[in-house]
Amino acid sequence: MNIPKSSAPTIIDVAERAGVSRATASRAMGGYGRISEETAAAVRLAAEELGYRPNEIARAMRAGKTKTIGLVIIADFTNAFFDRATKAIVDSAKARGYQVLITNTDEDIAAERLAVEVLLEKQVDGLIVVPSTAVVHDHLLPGHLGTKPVVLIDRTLSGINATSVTTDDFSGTEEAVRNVVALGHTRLGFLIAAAGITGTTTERPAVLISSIEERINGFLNGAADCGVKPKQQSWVFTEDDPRHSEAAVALLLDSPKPPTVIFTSNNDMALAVLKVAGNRQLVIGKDISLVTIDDSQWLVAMTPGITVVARPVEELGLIAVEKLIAEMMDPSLTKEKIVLPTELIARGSVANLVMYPELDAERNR
Amino acid sequence: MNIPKSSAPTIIDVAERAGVSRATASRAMGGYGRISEETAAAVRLAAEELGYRPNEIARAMRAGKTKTIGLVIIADFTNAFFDRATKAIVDSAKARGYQVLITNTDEDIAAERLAVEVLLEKQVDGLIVVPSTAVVHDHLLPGHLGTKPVVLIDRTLSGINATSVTTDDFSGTEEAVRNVVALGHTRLGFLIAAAGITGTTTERPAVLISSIEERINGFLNGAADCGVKPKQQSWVFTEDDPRHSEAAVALLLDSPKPPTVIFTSNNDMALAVLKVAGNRQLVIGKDISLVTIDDSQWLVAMTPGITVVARPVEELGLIAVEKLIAEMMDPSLTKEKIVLPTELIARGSVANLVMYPELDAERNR
DNA sequence: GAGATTTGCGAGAACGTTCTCACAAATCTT
DNA sequence: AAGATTTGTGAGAACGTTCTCGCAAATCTC
Repeated sequence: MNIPKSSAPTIIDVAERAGVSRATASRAMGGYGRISEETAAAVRLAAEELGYRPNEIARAMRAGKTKTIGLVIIADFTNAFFDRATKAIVDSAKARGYQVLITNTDEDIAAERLAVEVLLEKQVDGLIVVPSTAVVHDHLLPGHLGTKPVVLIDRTLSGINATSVTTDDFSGTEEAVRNVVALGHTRLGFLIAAAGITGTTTERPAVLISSIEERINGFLNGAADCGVKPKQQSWVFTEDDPRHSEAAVALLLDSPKPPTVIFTSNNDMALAVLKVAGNRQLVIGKDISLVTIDDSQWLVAMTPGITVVARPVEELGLIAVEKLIAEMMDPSLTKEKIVLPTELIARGSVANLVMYPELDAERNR
Repeated sequence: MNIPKSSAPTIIDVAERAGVSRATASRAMGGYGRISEETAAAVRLAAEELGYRPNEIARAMRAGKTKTIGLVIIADFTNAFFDRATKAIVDSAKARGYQVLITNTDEDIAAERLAVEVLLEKQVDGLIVVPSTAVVHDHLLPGHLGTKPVVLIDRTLSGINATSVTTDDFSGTEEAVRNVVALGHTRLGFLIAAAGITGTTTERPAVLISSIEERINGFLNGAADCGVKPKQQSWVFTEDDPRHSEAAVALLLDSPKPPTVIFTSNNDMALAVLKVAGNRQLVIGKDISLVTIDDSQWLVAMTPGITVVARPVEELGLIAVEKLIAEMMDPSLTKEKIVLPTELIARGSVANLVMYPELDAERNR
């Protein structure tokens, strides 16, 4: 009887060693049903001695639940959203007894499709998705997902009745515009990374993911409110890639009436501004001002610190997990569109042209 | 017969619809065994019509393999390693047909223990671990892991016969020291984040994780080689936390003979140097020089760019996945200690004191 | 054209759980 | 002390696969 088993001990091995049936051993380990404390102790001892580890796959099979959440996310270039969101989701899920299966789509819809499929085959109990596309695709629709709930984060999709957790980028951007105008800026640039674009263009693409749409609308609304004319605005849309985004920055800076402040739609773009400014010996917060979105430690450590529309990414991840689990428990729950507030954190990257009007070289001509 | 099934269709439903047995349906879907092309087509059609999706949990149960890798990682503050490694591992695993279950330990050994346990219960086929501890713990030993292989990344552990993939931080740091000394620096500071320390101290802790150990030894070796006396070196060990690390930077800068260059053991520390320097109006690359480890887009976008010992994190993740899968296939494979080369990327954050000796205020007194 | 081989398919077991049910023994009723 | 209840236990099914057999029909051999 002391032939060492080659494979991991099962509940049957535990039962045999404790001299009870499979059912009793299971009851002892699971702590349910009627069982005497005496036998329960004996079973626990046997399990301990054997180094028994319950097989969650078998459990999942029986229960029809895996206690696993699938995460479909975009690992972007600077990872400003990816890393914080991933960590928040993993930690929140763990706190609720769930594990996270993670897949990266690199903003590719085919990869996203496949990822959803694989995750579903792996029987995840629910999905958290950063949709990489602006228009609805069937792979996220109930018909395809069966009974598995999905929570969208960072971006919404119209035409789908799913819970989403996003941030109020409209108000965030609007507030940033107001703030900048109050500091005396009159010529505003906006550098936008958009999927599906090749190279660089000043034409607004037909479809944009919802969060970018919000930022643009917030910008427009804020500008209109503050009396900034379209002529005083310069727009560039670019592929999210260092070469093109740096070219886009050059485009903004080399225009006849260059903006005094550049808004960037993500931190890849902010990076491009920083690089080009550095190359041209332009000092941030003096020669050129910068406002970006999504805070990070780097943005505060720079000199000057970069003014930013901060989004509560950790909270967003936490809420996504909570809502998803709630929907797993009760599929009849009404789907919500949750929008979290952003916060403008003013640092030194926006020049005060009211106090130092001489910084606006253009206006002084 | 057209009562819509409430739960997802199984292979049995497919078999019924195609009018064949379970076994035949399975053969058709799996593409193995003897089966006529005719029936195979009929089964595929039935599966298609039903929207059949194979249940990987059931498959895993039967096969004893889940095609899943468990990742136990540390989501650090700046995430300089976490995000790149995670992405690389997830992508590499996907390319090989594996999914990744991810857990975060926050550098806590108890959390790591639990994470390993949970992952093992979920029947992952193997583990990739960033060990959060410097001394071996039994939870990573074969006795505890059973037949499941583990690959250590970023850090090694002595006393354990496991494959590890790390970087040559010894040579990397040594090279950085040489480079800095060649630029005329004679007083070198080293700011080190170490787990288990409370607050700030100049005493070297008894145990340090291997990568930090390497960096320290590389520094010492380089310094000795270049004739930099211990008196010309200042060391601070600190808790990895903004408050303490900033205090540690102050400690370095306020010493009677402050270093002209600070080496930092990770990017949280580099951040601390940047912040304190900014607050004190000290210009990086002029008033104080900085060399850190692990490249990131931020480090190149800053002005000046930060000189860095770059580690091939993506390659490290890829190799870890490859080696792990190889060991899953063949458990008798000999365990390797793989050490990848680092690369010194010189940017503008180290002042050239040979060309501009006046920048060393101290020496000029 | 009778035996040997190949081909195609189905029955049933197995993976490791948990849970329902049945049933004997122990304890409680009055 | 006889019936009613409670308590503890085990047998067996089920979850959805895959795979090993066995067997009949079809095809090949000479």
